[in-house]
Amino acid sequence: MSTRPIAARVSNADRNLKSRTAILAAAQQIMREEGYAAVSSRRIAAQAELKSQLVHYYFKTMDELFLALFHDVEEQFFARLDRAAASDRPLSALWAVCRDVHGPRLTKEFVAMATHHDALRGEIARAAERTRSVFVARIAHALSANGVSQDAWPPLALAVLMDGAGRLLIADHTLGATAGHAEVIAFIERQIARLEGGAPDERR
Amino acid sequence: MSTRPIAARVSNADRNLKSRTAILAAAQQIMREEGYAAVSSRRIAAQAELKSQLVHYYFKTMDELFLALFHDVEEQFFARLDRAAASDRPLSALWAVCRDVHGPRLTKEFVAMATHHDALRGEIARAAERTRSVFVARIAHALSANGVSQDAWPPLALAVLMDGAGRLLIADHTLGATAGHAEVIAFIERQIARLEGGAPDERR
DNA sequence: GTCTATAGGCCGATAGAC
DNA sequence: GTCTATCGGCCTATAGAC
Repeated sequence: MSTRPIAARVSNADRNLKSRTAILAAAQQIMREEGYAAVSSRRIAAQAELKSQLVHYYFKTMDELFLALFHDVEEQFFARLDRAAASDRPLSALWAVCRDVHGPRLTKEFVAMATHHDALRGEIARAAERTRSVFVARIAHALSANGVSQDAWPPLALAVLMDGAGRLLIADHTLGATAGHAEVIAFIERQIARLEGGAPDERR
Repeated sequence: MSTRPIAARVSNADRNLKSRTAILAAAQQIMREEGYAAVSSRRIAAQAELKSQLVHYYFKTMDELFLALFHDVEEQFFARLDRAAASDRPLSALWAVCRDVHGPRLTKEFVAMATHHDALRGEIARAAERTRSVFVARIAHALSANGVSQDAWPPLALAVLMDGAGRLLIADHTLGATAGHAEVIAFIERQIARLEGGAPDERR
């Protein structure tokens, strides 16, 4: 028998994390497949095979649940982003993150929610700025390593172009419109290769 | 008194277009301010100061209403886009359309809906492709007028970069994050000026 | 074309037993 | 921590009077 004080063992670790995790996983799946409007305590319960009241036990309000879900997703995303930024070819790796179809589908829902959901808006803005700064740092580094003028090619602008293009391609893909994608991807990857592939030639 | 056959005057023009218009206008405003999930027949009725049942008179189902609203918005958008494409400096004008804060807020909601709303998805995909083709045509024209290689700078890729950047800037703006925007905008407008404004001195 | 009335459903959230 | 029971609210949609 443990000699630790009961309070320490019980505080909030007494919670059945399996249920909490199942609730968040179910919420994420519903949001991904049917949009944020479809996420309700009852739908979550059905998905996770538990009672809807349990959702309210773990999350006092639905707003609280959405915030918790966002933090969950955010954490995974930044772990991935930081891994990409630390790779041998950070621009290629970051571009791969941009192009991944799974992340942004949720992001899109959260951004749509943010318009009219104050608490979420602040969190998302913070995450967006942090993401941007990771891109800017790696792009700036790649540019200076290749002797490219940052006045002519501001890293911030390139970061926005890269991220924006990625999101747009994914939005198209979701809609079922993939015409011309290969051409666009080839163009962007050609620019990245110039910076990372080792050929330090001037652009344009 | 008109001599036209009654049927022609009555067919479906007998409808009180004022109510129909008011319903769509109210729906648009709610969608803009509170997201698609907030658009209900009752909320529309309250906003437009009429009875919720009237909404069902004009639109048999809510899906039908959303489709009608999309077509409405789409029509206005393309009128504007075509006007921009026909202007003296089409790239500048198209970029202004990209940067406009009002259009995309609705677009974002529709795109979010599209994920799980089949009928809407097809319509939005069609509109997205049409938009893209307008951009590509003007960019290709500007490039060839300036003797820029379309192999090195594929119009399709530039269209995606331009549109994507515009949407991302607006998304940021909605979130309240505008840091660095001026720099990004300056960069993009510098590229456009090279193609349209001519060199520093040349002003066509 | 607009109204009243109403059916039938899913929602968030709470109270209280165990 | 999980359950049963339940309240009050907003939703889509229809029927039928005028």
